[in-house]
Amino acid sequence: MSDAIPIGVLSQKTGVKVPTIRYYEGVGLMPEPSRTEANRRLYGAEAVDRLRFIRHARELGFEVDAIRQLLDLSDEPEKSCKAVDAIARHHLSEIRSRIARLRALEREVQRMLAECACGRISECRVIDVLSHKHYIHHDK
Amino acid sequence: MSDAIPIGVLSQKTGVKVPTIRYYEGVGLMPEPSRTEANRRLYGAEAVDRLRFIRHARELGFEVDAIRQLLDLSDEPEKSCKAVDAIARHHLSEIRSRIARLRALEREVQRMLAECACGRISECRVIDVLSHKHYIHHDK
DNA sequence: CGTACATCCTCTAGCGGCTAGAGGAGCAAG
DNA sequence: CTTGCTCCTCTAGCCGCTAGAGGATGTACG
Repeated sequence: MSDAIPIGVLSQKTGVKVPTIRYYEGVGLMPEPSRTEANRRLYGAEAVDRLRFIRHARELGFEVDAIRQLLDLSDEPEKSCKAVDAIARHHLSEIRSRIARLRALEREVQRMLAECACGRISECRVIDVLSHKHYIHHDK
Repeated sequence: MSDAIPIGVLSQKTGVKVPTIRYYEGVGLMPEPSRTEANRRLYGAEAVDRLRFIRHARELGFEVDAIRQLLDLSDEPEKSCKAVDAIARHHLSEIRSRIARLRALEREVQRMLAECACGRISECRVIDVLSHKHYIHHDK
């Protein structure tokens, strides 16, 4: 097994920056790798897979804590994947509520802008709305 | 002018928590107020207006830096409100790109979930996608 | 063999926008 | 006078990194 690679190569193979890899190690997403005599990290092929998994999950917006759980679950292939499903479903509903919130903001900012005739600041609807905010929508 | 109020009352009137008011002072959104002999902050009516303005803008998702600019602009009522408009428009496009990004995530997570037959983890599509991620959409 | 430059190491601090808590002073009511 | 509230300042923590200091090691070339 001469597949031992240093952190820089792992970084290139996975698209995860070197300090980020070390950060993941610090927060327990990546296990502590073996070291050379000169104290440099040496990774094997499993590290590449694991780190790619982490990157994909991060790209999909999963939090570090959720990823930890997903990684733990993926180490038990015989178990039911209900727990995995639950994590993903929870994440999906988080995404949806963030979208809903942003859409409410979008509507309000858009309305504010639409009403502004763009004359002087003293007549500006944007400033006016921010000053007085007659209508307030609170989602949830 | 016996309208001088302490920070707790200002907090109640505006719905902004006391530490947050002090934070806003620290980052220059709120000016340093006068003090009592015992070194306690004393606010006037302008502070209430200004803090409400800040709260409304924060509720609409404006960043502290943008709010600083909006506040500066609102102090010059004779000027054109084009700059105000530009800030709001920029913010709107930020909101929209965040929505777009989240919707892309929503679609991917949703698809992942839809494909999972929810059997064993070894066959789980969620874990599989995260491990291999065949399809990658990068929106800008 | 030296020397330049890349890569690695650890450690600390910063981003935004707060929030929480320590540890203390002051003030109003019973 | 003591209880309990508000207020003060200061520091540290949240998330998920990112940047930089300051140093050791590795590699390539003359």
